[in-house]
This record gives sequence, structure tokens and C-alpha cells, in this order.
Amino acid sequence: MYRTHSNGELRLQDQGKEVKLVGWVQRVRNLGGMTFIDLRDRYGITQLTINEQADAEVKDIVGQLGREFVIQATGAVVERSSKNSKISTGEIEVIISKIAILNAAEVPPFTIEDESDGGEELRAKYRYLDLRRGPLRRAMELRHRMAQEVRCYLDSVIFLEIETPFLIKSTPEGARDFVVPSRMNQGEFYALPQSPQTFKQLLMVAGYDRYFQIVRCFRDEDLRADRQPEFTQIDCEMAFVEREDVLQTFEGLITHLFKSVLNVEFKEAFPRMSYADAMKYYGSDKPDIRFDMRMVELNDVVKGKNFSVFDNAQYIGGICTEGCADYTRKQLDELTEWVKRPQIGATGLVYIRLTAEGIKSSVDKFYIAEELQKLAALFNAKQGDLILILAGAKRKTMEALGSLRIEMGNRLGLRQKNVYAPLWVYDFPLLEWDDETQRFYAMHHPFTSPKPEDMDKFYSKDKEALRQVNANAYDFVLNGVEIGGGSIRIHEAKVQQRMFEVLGLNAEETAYKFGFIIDAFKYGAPPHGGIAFGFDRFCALFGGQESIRDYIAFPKNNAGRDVMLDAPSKIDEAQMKELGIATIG
RNA sequence: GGUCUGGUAGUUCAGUUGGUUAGAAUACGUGCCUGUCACGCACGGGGUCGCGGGUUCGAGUCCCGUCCAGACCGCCA
Repeated sequence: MYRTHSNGELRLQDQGKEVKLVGWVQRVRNLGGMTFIDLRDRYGITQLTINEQADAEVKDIVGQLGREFVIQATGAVVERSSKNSKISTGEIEVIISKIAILNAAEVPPFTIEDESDGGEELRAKYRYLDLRRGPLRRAMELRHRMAQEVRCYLDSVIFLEIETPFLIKSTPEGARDFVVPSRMNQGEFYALPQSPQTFKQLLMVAGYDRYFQIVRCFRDEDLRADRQPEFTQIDCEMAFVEREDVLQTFEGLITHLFKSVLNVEFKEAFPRMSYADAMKYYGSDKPDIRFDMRMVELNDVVKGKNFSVFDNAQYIGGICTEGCADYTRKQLDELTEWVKRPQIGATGLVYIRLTAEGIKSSVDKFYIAEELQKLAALFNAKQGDLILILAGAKRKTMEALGSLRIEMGNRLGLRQKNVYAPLWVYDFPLLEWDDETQRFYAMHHPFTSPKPEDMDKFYSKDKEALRQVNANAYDFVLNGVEIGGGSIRIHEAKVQQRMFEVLGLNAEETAYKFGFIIDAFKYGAPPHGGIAFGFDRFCALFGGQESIRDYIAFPKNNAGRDVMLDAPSKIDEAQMKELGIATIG
């Protein structure tokens, strides 16, 4: 037996016990006459004490110890004469009678502490050392807890967890697929699933009317702090449901997660907002509603006063930032630079200050105080507030204003981590027109059903009518982060066929790529719908972080590399030959 | 594909207008120290300034190229 206890469990009532502990040496403090060792494992830290009376052999071994050595120590639990209230085992220590080095360790390249001295690249390379640190360990524990609670809840409402294959067929409709060459079928490739979308729908056809899976998904696209090439979804589907059934069911799941993992309670139903309103008031399809600061469109009130910037703009809108009227010229210039950055792309920033001395703006030449007052009233602005206005092309300007709103929310401290604002966004457009390729793309995915009332438009030949078709789709947004998305699906073969037709696929392509699902719909497919949650993002948000990397045990860097394994890597000629793959160039 | 930021000791960083032997903290090593818990004190070792080229009497510093890392835009049905 290696150990009798973990390093996190001994307490005052254990004193007198003879215990055997194992773990990693966090730190050795040699005071001359006596030595203290902090022994660490997953569960905590226990102080080992070696005093003057210890055997020479014990003292000799202790002298050899370095950081991260794996040791085993035997001794008696005693009450400490000077206690440490910072750790759970701080009232006791173990007086060592026997000690053994189970494995020595080289000096680690960075310190294994909550606040490590190591940079990201180094910690990524030695991920197994980084994972020993408290913050990463807690992230893994949080993720485990989340997964357990998801299973527990969905099991309680009779969902079945069913696994679906990873080696599937490439249907590049949206994100790029990762592909895997087939040895037995040379020249052909499997694709890794971007999501188990079609499989879960086939499970509905099969009659498994409540399915879920915590499942890895793969997308060969560029990475971000919140995007990895392989990531995990809580993938769910239900048959014989309408939108309301899906929202209710998963509001239940989310509420359960908040309660069981964070002990946060939601007494009221989650707010809901149409996509159109989200864009209109927040300039985003994933609004952060922890703070208000709604956008107000000003087209009708500012045009026709000889201010060409406004007169020529398709959209003029603003936000009101409370208590910012005392912003200095320098701060306003800096904000102007901020909105002019290429990522935001605004051409300028107009401001109106409501100061004690009256109303002042950067457009006083064009608007008299009375007009500005009237404008300010649209925002319910009061003395001390600052109104920021952007103008330009509609979509772009609204999004820029939405970004400015988030930025001001950050600056004003309105986006607190421990405040949670869930939101359902619904009624997205079904289709997006792409000028470059001159065709429609599905905004969500091609299995999303149009809203029943838009069916006529869906069958229309008119591009403008098609543009106006709404999808029976919904997103779950938490604190401005898109956590989940889903829809009521198409379950009729002819509707599905029409969808592919709208997307520009001919009958042959449709049959080749998606024949299996259209066939399935011909054999009694029930009405169905579902949702999928980004599990990594969900965990990161619960952990109060923006980056999902710390919630994935072995993530990739932003070039899609695993720097620990140094993958991807070349394969040898024999492997290539076996797969029937030639090197280009 | 693009924009920005960074790369100097094991690690995190500083390094002035281009000028003597490139510093600090921490880690590491040695010694002292009986109540530490980020122990303390003293001493010590440790550098291809990412790489290549250029300008210059002289480059960590300026210029060009390149590689790597991070953030973002495009992309992400």
C-alpha cells in the first residue's frame, strides 16, 4: 500500500495516527535544525516535518530532495505549534520517521504554483506539469462536474446517450472538414464530423426520441481564444417537439447546471429576444444583457441639417454611456481611434456631452442645443451622460456600434464575471446571400426548417423573398457569448430537397452528398428539433474565463499545433504509399 | 490570406540618443540558521540578446527578410 491518506484530508482529530503519504515535493524549507516539506497531490498539501531527532538516513534523503520529486513518507500526525490557516491541513503536520524517493525529478522549467512564472508557450510544451497547478486542476474538476451534471439531468428526463461515428463522409457545406485517408479504399477519404447533426436526426427517425451525447467535434478553421479545431459539444435532439418544448427542456438543464455547479439560482424564465431586435438594439446576434445601454437609431432626427456625414449615411445610431460626460478630449480622441481600428472600421465618432454647463457636442456647427436636447431625450439621457454616435453603412455600423457598446461596458465595469445574464435569441434568417459565389448559404445549417408562415416565400423564385425567410432556429447566449444553438429541423423529404435546391445543389449532388438523409425522411421521420451547446465555452464561462484552452486538458495552440507532441507531423514514405498519397512538389 | 504586439539568464522581465564588462527578480548550486509555510541571511554559477542579411568606427538597440508565439480581422453551415 502506497498511502493511507491523501494530502488534503488529515485534520486535528487524526493526531496520533501513524500515516503513510505520497506526493510531489512542492517546497523544502530547511531551517537548519529542522526541515519542512510541503507534500502535494491532487487533494491538497500536507506539511512533513523532520526534526533534530530524525534518523541520519532520513536527514540524508531529505537533503537530496528537489522540487517535484515523488516521495513516500511515514510518520505520526501531530498538532502544529504554529498553525497555517491558509490550507485545510494547516492545523497538523506529520513528523517523519521514514522517507523514500519514489522518483527523482529534474528541475521543472517553471514553478508549479497557482501564479506560475512560466509563459504560455513553455507551459503548453510541458502541459503535464502545467496541469499539476491549482488553476488547471480546478478547471478540470469543474469540467468533470459539468459533464456529470449534464448526464445526471438529461438521464432524469429520459434522454439516451448514444455514440455516433467519427469517421464519416465529407459534406463541405460550411466549415472545412478534417479528412482521413482510407487505406482500404485508396483515393477516398473519411471526414471527421463537424457535429453529429445528421446522425442525431437519423436517431430520431429510428425512434430514439430523446438523444444526447457529450461529443468531440472537428472543424478545420482558424483558431481563436474560444475556438479549437477539436472541441466538445453537448449535442441533443428530441422528436415530437416544437420550439417551446426544446427551450423549456434545456432551460431546465441550464438552470440545473447553474444550481448544482455554481449554486446560482434563476427564479424567472430566461428572457427572449428576436434576432431582429438583438441586431437593432445591441448590434449583435449574441447580446450581453448584463447592462442596458441600448442602441438608438437616429436617422429620422439628424438628417437634413447639412451635416454630410449623417446625410449620406445609411444608418446613424448611438449609445448613451452613463456618467461619462466628463471624458476628456484625450479620452474621446482615444475612443475615436478605437472605433477607427480596422477591426471595427468606423470612419469617425460623434459625441454629445450633457454637462452641468449645458449640452456640448462635436457637431455643434450643425445642430442647435434644442435639437441636441431632443436627440438626447431619445436616449433618456440625463446630465452627466455622454452620447456616442456612429454613422455609415447599415449592417457594418450597427455591428461597430455594438462593439463600442461592449467596449464601454468593459470600461465602465458593467460586465461582471459573477453576474449571469442568460438569453434566448430566436427567428434568425434562414439564408445568407454570398456575393462572391452568387448563392445562398444556410445561416445555421441546411437541416434547419423555415418558419411555417414563411413556407410560401421559401418556395418562391424571388431572391428577395428567400432572403426574408426566417428559420425556426434559436441560440442560447450567456453574457454575450454564444453557448448553444439549435433549431426545429426539416423532417419532410420534399422540404429538404427544396432546401438543397435553394442552396444551389442540383439533384445529382444532393443525392450524392445527402441522399441517405432524404431517403430516411421517406420512411416515417417524426417532427424533431434539438440544440447543441459548446461544452468548452460553457465550462470556461462557469470558471470565469474567456479562453477555453485552460478547460481542455491538451489543447492546440493558435496555429492548430500540439506543441507538446509537436503534431501535426510528417509521416514516412511507406505510410504515404500504403495510403495511396503522393507528396506534391 | 491580413493587421497588431512580442521574442534578452532555466523562467518572468528591464535595458536611455547606437557607445565601457548586458542588469533585476525568481529559479538553480554551496554554506549558515529549531517553527517555517513565497522562511531568512551570505556567496556562487548561469547569456549564440530567435535566426539570416544590411547600415555604421561600433548594433540587444536602426533597416530588410525570415521563423516562432499571442490577440484580432477574414474564416468558423
